Amino acid sequence: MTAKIESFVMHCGEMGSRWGFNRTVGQMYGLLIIHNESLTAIQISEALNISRGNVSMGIKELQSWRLVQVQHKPKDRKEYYSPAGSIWEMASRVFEERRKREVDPTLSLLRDNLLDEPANPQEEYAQQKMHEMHDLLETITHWAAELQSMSPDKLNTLMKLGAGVSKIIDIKDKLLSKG
Amino acid sequence: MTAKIESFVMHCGEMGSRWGFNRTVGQMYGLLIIHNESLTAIQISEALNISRGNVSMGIKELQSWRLVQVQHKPKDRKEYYSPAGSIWEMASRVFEERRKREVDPTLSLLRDNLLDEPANPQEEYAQQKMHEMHDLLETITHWAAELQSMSPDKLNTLMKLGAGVSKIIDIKDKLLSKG
DNA sequence: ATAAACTTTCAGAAAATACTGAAACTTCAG
DNA sequence: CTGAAGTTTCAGTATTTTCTGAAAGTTTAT
Repeated sequence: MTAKIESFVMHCGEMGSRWGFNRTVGQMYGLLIIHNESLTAIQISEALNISRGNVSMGIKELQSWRLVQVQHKPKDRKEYYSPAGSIWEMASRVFEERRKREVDPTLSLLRDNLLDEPANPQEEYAQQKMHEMHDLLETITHWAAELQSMSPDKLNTLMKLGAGVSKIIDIKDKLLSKG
Repeated sequence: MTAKIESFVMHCGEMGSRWGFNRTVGQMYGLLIIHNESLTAIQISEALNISRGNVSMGIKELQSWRLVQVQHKPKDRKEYYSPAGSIWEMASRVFEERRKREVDPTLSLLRDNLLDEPANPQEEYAQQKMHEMHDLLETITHWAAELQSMSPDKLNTLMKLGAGVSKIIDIKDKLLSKG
C-alpha cells in the first residue's frame, strides 16, 4: 500500500464508528473501494493486520449494509470481495441503511406511544412533542424515499439547482393561481 | 415519570449511540425534550439514576451539539436546562453537526490526497475513486447547506412535493429551451 | 468416504468507552 | 474574607465493544 492509499484506508477506519460501523469494518470498506481488484479474505487480513476471523465478521457486517459483493474465479474456491455498485449507489445504501437503523425504530415507538390518550397534563405535553417529532421524521423519511426513487441524473440536476428550486416552485404556484 | 414518558426516554438512550452520542446523553436529551419545564442537574441525575458528574459531562456534550440551553431563575443559583429551539431546529442541528463530524473530515482528507499526481496505475485508480467520492460529498454538502438556508416553510413545501419536483424542473427546462 | 481448502463461529482476552464519586474549582451573599 | 451552594474535572473502576485464534462447519475434487 502506498502512503496515500494507506492514509485513506486508515481514515476510513477512524471514521468507521461515525459512519455506523467499527474501525476494522471501516478500514475493510475503504480498502475494497480504492483497490482496483477484488480481494480475498486473507489478502484483507494481511493488508490490515487483523485476524482471519475478524475479516469474516467484517464482511458479514458489510453485507448486512449491502456494500460488498462476492465473486468466484474458475478453478479457485476462494471468495473474492469487492464493493457493490458505484460510489453513488454506496452513498445511497449507507443513507438508506442508516435511516432503517436510526429513524425507523423511533418512528415506530412514537406511533405506538401516540395511540392512546394522554392521562394527565404532563403526558399531554409529552405527546404533543412526540407528535411533532413523528410528523417531522415521517415527512423526511417519505421525502428521502422519493428522492431515492428518482434517477441519479434527475437528482443531480435537483441538487445542483440548490435553493434555486424555491424560485421554480414560486413560478409554478403563480401559473397555477392564474390558470 | 409515567410509563409512556419513560419508554420514550429509554428509547432515546438505546438510540443514543446511533444518533452520535452515548446512552446517558441520549436519555438526558429525551428527558429534556418531553419534559415541559426546564430541569436542574440534580433532577436529571435523580430521574435517570446517574451520577451528578455524569450529568455535567452529558450537558457539556449536548452543548457541543448546540442542543441545550441554560437558564437561571431569580434568587436561585442553580442552572436550569432545556432543549434549544423547536423540534425542527433540533433536527436541523443534529443534521448539521453530524455533517461536520462525519463528512467534513473526509472531504478534507480527500482534497489533500487529490493534490498531488498519482505515482503509479494503482494510485491512479485510487485517486479516481477518491475523486468520485469527493465530488459526490461536495455536491451533497453544498446542497444540504442550501436547503438549510431555506425557510422551514419553503423546505416543507419542497418535501411535500416529493418526486413531483422532477416534473416542475422538466417544465422549466422546456420553457428555457423555447424562450 | 476422505481430505484439502476454504469459511464461520464463538469463548475468552484486549481495548475502548462510559460512569462514579471525591476533590477542586467558581460564584455569590453576608 | 468566609462559607454555602453550586459546577467541573479526572483518576480509577465498571461496562461494553471489538478482536483473536482455535475448533467446528462447508464445499469440492478424487
